[in-house]
Amino acid sequence: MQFKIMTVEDDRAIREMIAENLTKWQFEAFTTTNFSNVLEDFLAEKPHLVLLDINLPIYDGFYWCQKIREVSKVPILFISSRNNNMDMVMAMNMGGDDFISKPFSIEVLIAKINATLRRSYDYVDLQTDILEHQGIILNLDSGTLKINEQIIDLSKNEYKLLHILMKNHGKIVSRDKLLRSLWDDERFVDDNTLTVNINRLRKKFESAGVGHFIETKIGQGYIIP
Amino acid sequence: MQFKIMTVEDDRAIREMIAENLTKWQFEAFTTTNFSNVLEDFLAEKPHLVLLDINLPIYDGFYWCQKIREVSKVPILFISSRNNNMDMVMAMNMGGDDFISKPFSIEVLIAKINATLRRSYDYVDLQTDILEHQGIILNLDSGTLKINEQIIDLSKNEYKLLHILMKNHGKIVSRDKLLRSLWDDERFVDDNTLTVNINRLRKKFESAGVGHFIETKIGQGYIIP
DNA sequence: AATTCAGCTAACAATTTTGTAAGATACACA
DNA sequence: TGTGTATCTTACAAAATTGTTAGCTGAATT
Repeated sequence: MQFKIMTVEDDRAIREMIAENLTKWQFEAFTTTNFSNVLEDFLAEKPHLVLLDINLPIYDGFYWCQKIREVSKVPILFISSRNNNMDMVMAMNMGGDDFISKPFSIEVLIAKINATLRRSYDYVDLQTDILEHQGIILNLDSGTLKINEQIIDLSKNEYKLLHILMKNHGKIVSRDKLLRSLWDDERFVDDNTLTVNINRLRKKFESAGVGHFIETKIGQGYIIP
Repeated sequence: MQFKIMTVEDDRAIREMIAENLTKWQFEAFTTTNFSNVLEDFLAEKPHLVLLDINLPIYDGFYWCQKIREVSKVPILFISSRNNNMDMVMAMNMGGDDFISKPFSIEVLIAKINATLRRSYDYVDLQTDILEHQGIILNLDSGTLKINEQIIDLSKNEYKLLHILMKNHGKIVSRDKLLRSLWDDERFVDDNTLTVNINRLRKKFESAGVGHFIETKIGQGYIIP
């Protein structure tokens, strides 16, 4: 099931960041900047969930929450600029379903959205799980890789390696950790087997036109910067 | 990273339910029922996160939160029996990191725990992603299956099939949907190929001593009830 | 600059995975 | 109950994955 999410947020940078990430996570995202009549856009688009900033020009988020509640039980997730406890209580009393304070990480936002959707709709066909970094999308459902619209099939070893490295992007992952993650302690594999598997993974990236995704840190391990 | 979580909750059923689920989600769980000295157990175990019920015998959750705060900055997630806004504000003022009201879904609890851990510890090595149903655990990271402590390796097709069926447990998934999920439209595969792959998956369950996990609904598809 | 060692690459064989064919069952409906 | 169709099972060959070996490359250290 494809959920449609409406974002009401006046800070353009945040608005665009949210929309971009929602799309990335396979939601249908749309934003409104018609702050004098949010309800109009809501009724026109009928989203499955509303992300509502509290600080808005003209009327505030609480006002629009009330307006929406008059016509719909759609789940509403409030976004607050400051970590204000009164806001949080207010938001909940208003009929808000959850509350997130800026600054927030996209992972937390997505987790909250998924949790709220799961609670509000009886849906079992969960969102596609993905891991994204620099335009490279790892699909956890199918174990495939998407690089500028090309779908690349990964073997199980390749998938496991990339999964670990992408989860830890920005940090060096030691060869030892990778070895222990892919092969049980009991099972003895040659140290070079890891190198070969990294090599195979890199070749797939190269064949898709991506040069240096996985970097070697000699003596330390590998990193996706 | 393996996080240790301490649960302080007087309702035995809830306490055990939480502990069981924490373990399932790869946390190290321990509970205390020493309500006259929660701090003692806290100091002995040094957990990474505390789940603290507000209504407790002898002293309440707020008291223990203060006691813990005197010695530690460990993240504390409050559990409230009633959806009481004052409790929520109080909890936050006390130095609580998050707040969840009963009844809560395990998914939400886990999401909140993960979000809090992510905020509190600079860890990028996220929790293992799993899908669980009736004691059968599908590890999304490694593409393996865990059936009463046995680890069973799945091939890529077997993993994809099981993943879809487990995501949709309780619902019938049509053969057509499975076919389209596993094989691109362009790629023509025999209709029986799906049957064979289901058969192979079932054999792995049987070899682990599980009889009827995937049921056939003739003319409709397959279902994990 | 020479040396050393960590990591890279290519080639090979063993193993596993995969799709298909062919015949066997079992269910649904007349 | 009989018939047709959907699903199951087994066996087989093709294809992909995997671990190892052996030799190569390139960075770090002296």
